[in-house]
This record gives sequence, structure tokens and C-alpha cells, in this order.
Amino acid sequence: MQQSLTISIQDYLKNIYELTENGGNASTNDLAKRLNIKPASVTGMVQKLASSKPALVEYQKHQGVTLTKEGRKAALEVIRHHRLLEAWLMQTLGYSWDAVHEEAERLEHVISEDFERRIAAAMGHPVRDPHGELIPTADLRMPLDYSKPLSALRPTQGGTIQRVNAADAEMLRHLEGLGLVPGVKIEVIDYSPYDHNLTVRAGKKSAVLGLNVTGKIFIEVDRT
Amino acid sequence: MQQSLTISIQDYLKNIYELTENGGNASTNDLAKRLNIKPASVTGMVQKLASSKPALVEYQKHQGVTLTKEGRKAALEVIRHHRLLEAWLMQTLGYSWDAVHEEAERLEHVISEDFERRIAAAMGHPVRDPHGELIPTADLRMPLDYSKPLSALRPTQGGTIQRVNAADAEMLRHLEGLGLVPGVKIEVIDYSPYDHNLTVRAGKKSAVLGLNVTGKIFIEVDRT
DNA sequence: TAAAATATTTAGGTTAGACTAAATTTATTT
DNA sequence: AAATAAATTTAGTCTAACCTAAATATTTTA
Repeated sequence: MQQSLTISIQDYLKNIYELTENGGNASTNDLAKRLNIKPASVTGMVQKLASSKPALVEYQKHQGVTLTKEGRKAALEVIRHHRLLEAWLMQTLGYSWDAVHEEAERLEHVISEDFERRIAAAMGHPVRDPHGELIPTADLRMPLDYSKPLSALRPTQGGTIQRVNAADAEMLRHLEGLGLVPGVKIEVIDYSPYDHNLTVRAGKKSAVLGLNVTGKIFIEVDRT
Repeated sequence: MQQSLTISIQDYLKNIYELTENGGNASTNDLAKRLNIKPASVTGMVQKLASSKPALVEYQKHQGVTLTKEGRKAALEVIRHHRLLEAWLMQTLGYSWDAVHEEAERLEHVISEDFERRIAAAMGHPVRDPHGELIPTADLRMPLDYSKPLSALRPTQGGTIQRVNAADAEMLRHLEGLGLVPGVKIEVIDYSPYDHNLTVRAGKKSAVLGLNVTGKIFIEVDRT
């Protein structure tokens, strides 16, 4: 490997990873939006990343970029730092769900491998962060995700909430109020085929949830 | 105030603070040595710092620099971050005395005020870091130091070790072996006027220490 | 106090990573 | 299939912070 990548490059790689996670390429424009810089600047940087040795991205003019093997490793390293930090900051310093991201966003680029190892060990090598996102392994591979959206479950099926993929903090707070947070066991007790509403029980409470909610809650289903 | 200073500028200010702590100016050359850059680069930067508004340093050609009030605040902020981080990393992640500095050196520039507050509170707002160095207060003033070198004490005087100012790690390990670390109570039981050796008791152990050691151990003397 | 040594500054150059404006390519409409 | 719109790239600037080499100033030594 080469000596450490700049913070800027780390940010590019992380965002390319997230944009291409489910296949496809990351477009110049999408990257620019995420990084809050101008598309022209992105073009310059991806050209550089594509022609560095080893190349960190695969780049075809006008077609966007994907990560190379080396680029992906570097991206997963940053993501691992970020998610471990989020978990660590919430556990030890009482950060709230929404305050933690910003802090981790800066720290992720400067912590040492030693620091990474120490916090991972201190937390017992967690597999998911507080948002339920999978944490890349120490050898920089992304664990398989066995969860599926709650919307795919039907009555009598049950499982454990792994992740809540809420874009806005308000919805997350709402779900928190219903006790629907990662780690909680739930059971589907009713399904309405017309509007796809699911009635879900979590502990003593139950709630009727629409598709726009059930599509964002991910469950690891109990084997029965 | 202006929006946050660059990491580079923070490093300049911190090092200027340390070079001028006991009076005098920080010379271009000394700064260059500490920052591992060329003197020519230092000249450029201090000119910039001196002509920024508000000015962060006072600069006279060929005479070196001192901090302005604003520069000192900024320097103390960085030093506060550094020392709180060292304390926190040792307490919560089991970092060793010598490993902790390097990590804090990078983190000090990127943690938020919120993070600073949280770790300070988590540790009960400590006054000194693990090396015994005073931690600047939250409102960015350096606490008064009531300690004096052990070499200034005479038999029957006793007090608490506040700080051990060892340049090399080896000497520090040696003193650690004798139980002479910050926080420990000691008593001077003998003094030799010829070589200035002091015999010191700490707990059950006692040791005879030369001036090159007693000059580096700082004691807050018991009021009797 | 002049010569030598050391310290500092000036001048000009480099790199990283952003920017703007203009040019070009690709995609979408009519 | 041309016209328009949207996305992307090129070309040239800018700033921060470093560098080297040469010039100048200060300090030390003989």
C-alpha cells in the first residue's frame, strides 16, 4: 500500500462506495452533490484517482466511476472507522443519535489503526453501529447482510430489528417512541393486502405501519 | 472570532506558546525545528499570522514572535484539547504514557467543543494531564502552578508529585519503577549539601536522587 | 572591528484541491 | 432528426502551505 490518503481522497472513496453499493457507477454530479463541491472539481479528482498507481477507481469519461479493489479497501477502512466511532461515542460519551455523525465524520480520517483496534476491542467487536449499519471487518470486508425489509414479512413471522434506514431525524424519533430501534424483537401480527399495512408488536406495544415505514426497517427473521 | 483556524496554524500557535511560555520570543529557527519545516516557510507564515485580523502574533523582523491575546486563546484551546485527550485516551482505552501523545497530536485539531466538554466532564474536569501538565481551563486560561522542583525541598518537607518533566522515556520508566509518578505523596528525609542529593521516601520505598533528577520532579508542598 | 558563522528574509516554484467560465458530450423533447 | 436541456469535461485561476536558492541581517569570533 501507499502512505495514507488525504482526507479529501478518503471522502471521495467513501462516497463512491456508498453510491455504488447496490451496483452501477457513481456519476460526477451525484458525487459533487454529496461532497458539496462543483462537478468540475470532481472530474479533476476522479481522473487523478483513476491514474494513480495503484488506481483507486475505474473511470470512463461521461460514465462515472466505480472502485477498484484497492479503492474499495480504502473506502471500507474509512467506513469502519466511522461506524466504530459512532458506536464508541454513543456508548462512552452519551452522544445522541444525530449528534454523533458529525463528530465521527471528522475523526474517521485521523484515528490510528491502534485506536481503531482499541475501541473495537473495548466494545467487543460489534457487527453493527448504533444505526444498525454493518461495520466492515478488521480485514476490510463488508459482512453479509441477512436482514430484509419489514415489508417483506407476513403475520406470525418475527425477528430482530437490525437497522432503521430513516432519512429524517423526525421519523426516527417517532419510531424510537414506538420502541422500534435496532436490537428489538418484533412480531408481525396482521397484514392488510390493500394498503400493505403491517401490524407489528414490539414488547407490549403494537403499531400499524405503512409501506413507507416498513420498507425502511430491516429485520433478521427468526428461523422457525 | 473567525471560523476555525487551519491545522497548520493551530500547530504554529501551540508551538509558539510553548516556546514563549517562560518569557521571550519564539525565533524563526526554533519554530522551524519544532514544526519540522524550513525557516523560510516559517517566516512566510508568521508574517501572515501577524497581519491577519485579528492578529494572532506580534512579529518584528529578525526578532521572532510572541502571541497576541487572540493567539494565546487559540493556542490554549489546542493545548486543552491535547491534554484532555491524553488523559481520556489513557483512562478509557489504556494507552501507554508514550503512545498517547502521537494520537492526541492528530485528534486535538478535529474534536468539537462538544467533544471537549464531554470528555472533560467524564473525567471530572481534571486539572492536570497524565504527565502532570496543567490543563488550560474551559475559558482558556492557564491555571496557576503552585508546584516547585523537588530540588528546592529540604528534609522533613513533603508534598505531592505534580509533574515529571523527563525528556526521555527511559528516565521516566526508571522513576516509574521507584514509584515516583504524578499523584504520589513523598517526603524528603535527607539532603547532602555537597552533591545536592536528596533522599526521598515514597510509600515504603526510598531513593537517593541527584540534581538532574530532582530538578525535573515538581512538587506541591504540604502546608504545615 | 573585520571576518566568519549563523539566522532570517526575499523571490520564485511546487502541490493539492478547490473554483469559474466556456466547450463539449449525452440525453430528452418535440 | 433537429433543438433544447442536462451532465460532463477542459482550460485556466486561486489559496494554503510548503520548498530551494540567493540575498541580507545579526551575532560571534578572532
